[in-house]
Amino acid sequence: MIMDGFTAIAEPTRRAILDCLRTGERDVTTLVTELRISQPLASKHLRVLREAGLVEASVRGKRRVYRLAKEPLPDVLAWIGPYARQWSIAFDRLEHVLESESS
Amino acid sequence: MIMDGFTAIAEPTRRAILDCLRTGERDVTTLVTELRISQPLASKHLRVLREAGLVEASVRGKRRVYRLAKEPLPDVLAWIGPYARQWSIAFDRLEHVLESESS
DNA sequence: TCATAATATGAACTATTGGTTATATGAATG
DNA sequence: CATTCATATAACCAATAGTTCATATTATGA
Repeated sequence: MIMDGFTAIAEPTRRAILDCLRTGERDVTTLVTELRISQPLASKHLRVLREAGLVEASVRGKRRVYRLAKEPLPDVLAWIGPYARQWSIAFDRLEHVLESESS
Repeated sequence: MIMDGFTAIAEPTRRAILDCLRTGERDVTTLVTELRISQPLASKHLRVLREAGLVEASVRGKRRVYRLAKEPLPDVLAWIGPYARQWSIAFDRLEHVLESESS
């Protein structure tokens, strides 16, 4: 299986899982009820996200608690940078401003 | 077919096409030779990118010249923003700096 | 207008993916 | 221990995606 970040976030349900986890960690059952998906489907998507390094899990009792990885999506962010005109503009402006400040 | 931005950039060859077009417009034949793919495959991927709004084409003689759309990937950029920690940090800093400057 | 160059499209094939149901695993609890 | 709860996995199916080869389309130039 083993998917890259791009393929991992191409699936709407997986994006929904990530968005959900962005507000805090969740166990599988919580995700299942919040996203209204079947439990096996959740487990499958979570496995993909885990293998792609986007989420991490820890075993807490019989629950498995998932959370976002600290630096998720490095490949996607690196690739998409040049296409984020607004963002690169913000970067450039920031650099300029900080430069002229320090002088 | 009609794919969204996420699915469009999930395919490595399509990302390669976009990266290629980032340095300037190209006709199909040029893309074919630069990326070493078959011509029908190029046309198919270009169609996907066109329908997803990532590239535009203009007919120039018997050539079809493709270029990046002006604001490509709005959906992806919007979704990924909150995950781009470094970038949001840059944004925040920029806001602060500009604020304290104007006062 | 005929031949050719550039691109798009269609048909067919294969691989992969997202989804289901059923079952296995493994911890907690009575 | 036996049961139940939480999660993962297996087997399978339908839909879709990527690829190739062959053919259609369209514009150009002789």
